Amino acid sequence: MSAIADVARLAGVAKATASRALSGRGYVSEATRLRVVAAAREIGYVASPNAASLVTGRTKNVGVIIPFISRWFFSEVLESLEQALLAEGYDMTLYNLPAASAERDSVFEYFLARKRFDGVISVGVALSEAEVDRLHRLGRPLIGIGGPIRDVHTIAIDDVATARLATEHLLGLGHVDVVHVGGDPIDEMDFRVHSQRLSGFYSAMRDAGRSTDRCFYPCEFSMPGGYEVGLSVLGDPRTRPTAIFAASDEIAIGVIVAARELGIQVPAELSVIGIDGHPYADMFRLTTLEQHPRRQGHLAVSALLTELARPTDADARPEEDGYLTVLPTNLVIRSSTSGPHRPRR
Amino acid sequence: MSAIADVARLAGVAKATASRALSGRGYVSEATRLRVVAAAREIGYVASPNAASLVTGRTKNVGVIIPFISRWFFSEVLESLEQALLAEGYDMTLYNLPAASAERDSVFEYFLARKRFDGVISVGVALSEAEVDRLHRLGRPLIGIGGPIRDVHTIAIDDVATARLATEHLLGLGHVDVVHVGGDPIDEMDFRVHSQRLSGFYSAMRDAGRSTDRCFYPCEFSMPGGYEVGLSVLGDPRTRPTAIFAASDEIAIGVIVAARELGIQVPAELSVIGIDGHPYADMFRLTTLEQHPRRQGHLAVSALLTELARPTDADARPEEDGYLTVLPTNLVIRSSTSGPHRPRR
DNA sequence: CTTTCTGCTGGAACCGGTTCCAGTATCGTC
DNA sequence: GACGATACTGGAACCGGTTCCAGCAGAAAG
Repeated sequence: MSAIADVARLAGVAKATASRALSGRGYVSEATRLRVVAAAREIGYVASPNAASLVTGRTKNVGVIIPFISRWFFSEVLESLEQALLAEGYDMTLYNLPAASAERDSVFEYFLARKRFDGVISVGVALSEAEVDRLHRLGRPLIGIGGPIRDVHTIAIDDVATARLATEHLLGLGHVDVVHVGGDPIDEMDFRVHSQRLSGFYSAMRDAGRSTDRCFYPCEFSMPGGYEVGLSVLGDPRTRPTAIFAASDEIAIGVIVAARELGIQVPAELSVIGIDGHPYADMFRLTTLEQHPRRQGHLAVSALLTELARPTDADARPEEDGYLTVLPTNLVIRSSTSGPHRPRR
Repeated sequence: MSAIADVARLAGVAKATASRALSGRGYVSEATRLRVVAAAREIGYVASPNAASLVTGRTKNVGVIIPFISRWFFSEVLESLEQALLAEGYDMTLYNLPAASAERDSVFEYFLARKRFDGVISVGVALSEAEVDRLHRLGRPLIGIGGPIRDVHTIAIDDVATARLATEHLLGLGHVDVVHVGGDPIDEMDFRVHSQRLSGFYSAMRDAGRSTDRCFYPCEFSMPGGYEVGLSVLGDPRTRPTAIFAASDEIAIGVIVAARELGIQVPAELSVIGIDGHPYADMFRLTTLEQHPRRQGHLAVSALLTELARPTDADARPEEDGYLTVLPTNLVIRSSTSGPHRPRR
């Protein structure tokens, strides 16, 4: 284990000088700098980050808390976060936050309390008031992705508006019996995603003068979830809707698979639209509103770096503005949507 | 920032005593222990892990290197690793290792060299000889998942045997024209997964006396990949096989979707089998060989903990045995496979 | 020729814990 | 009553860096 003292000895300088030479802070003559660097290379010296962060207080590490890893949106965000942080010399500690449980508490009380990071990025976690307080008390910059957190700069899409857009696309094609299949607001998995997409749907329907009775079917937020509900919603030809707005592409694809199994032509007999921009969308020719998780990840990292560069906490934040960065979604029309072909009563 | 010195002062003891009381190592009377704990709680003391690991050398952190995050197998493993580590009081630093590139080198030279972890788990990474050396030189325990690494305890399934089993299932049903759709061994993504599953297939075919000409179709290792190849392999009725062994469930599902679009009945006209135990398998009624990524993750963690508990590195390892833990896969028969119903020439 | 500034270097303190070692009190044993 | 073992406590060294401060050149300014 070579320490900086060894490097200093080999280079014939003091520890202080060696430290300055290697970190690049403070005065060091070019000649000695080269000597120190050479010595360091010779013995394969790598600075101990523990010792450094003990005195500087910065760890070059970012904590990420996230409720799921294996779902598309989350794994995409995670990958982009990791890339962006790596490029900036930060490594990433991952905290997979389960629903309310002893493990969840331990993340807050034990792991996060250790403060082994310079900042935290919270991805789509539904935080309780107490949890938000705890995060703030850590005294570290905090950035959110996927839904607003009190007093935290958050990167997100506008779920209400996006759901509204999706619904309006179907209504604009002339559909009357439009149905929404999505996550149940009761067991809100992360943010207000379920309820917000639902409310965007409802408001678009109301604005178009449509009834909102019996047109929401909750399902598990996955492809099998959409499939299952799809089978039951589409099973009865008499009550079958002509268009379905699914809260996610995976749900939408589940619905399409169900429709195909039931012999229902998409889009001739049924239009389906989703939200996400999932890589499978193309293969199922799914019309969707693309959000861009990787872009959200990159933005979150640069927002965090900005906060980290801010000289002191006491420094007034720039006018509370820019606190919610809303990213646009874009409509990609494929052939899962068209006007209703069946005559309606 | 409350330090242990503050706790000691408040409890009226020395730093040393406070440390012993809180860590539970060494003699402390019950009375003072309680006093110290109370004092610590009062001022909300949390030990600085940096300071602790500076002197003890252990970080209570485990590094995980992984080539993908968003693919099913990897995200499942990751989730299980995180859970298991958390339960043991370890947090997890994630290094998403891209294919050979400057970023990849930086992970080894910069991030891993910092040694901010007690051990490393490598998940399905194809490591070069030089990289394996570098990992060993870190002087930290190393566990592999998904493929053998030189001198490293690895948890894996037997890809050759599993592929053989899948193929034999199809052959056993009486299929003659059996085809394998899988990853291209040329751009091996992680371990020898592609080539091993291919060779298991070939050997089963040869053992059954079947020709192995023109019966392997490489594709991207994903559902769209399987779909695309499925369309082309199944497109021509004259050359269409009666059974397909797909290297993964996602590929298999892609093939099934392609078959359905082409109006080919599964399993009446085409049997399909996959490998994985993907959550979508049920909904597509896919026969598959289940591997259990979560179990692999848990085993890797306990193997790592065992290594960490080993007193010294100099200590002889237990006879090199148990160095490869091979996990069984189990056949789950659903209705994507059956005997060939079409008369054969 | 002094004074001041700038560039550079080394000694020492410090970050916040852990652990070694010495010292004391209590207890059981011969 | 002497002795050793056992339970407990505090002082001090230490882990491996960073940073403050003082000191000392040599150059520029007065």
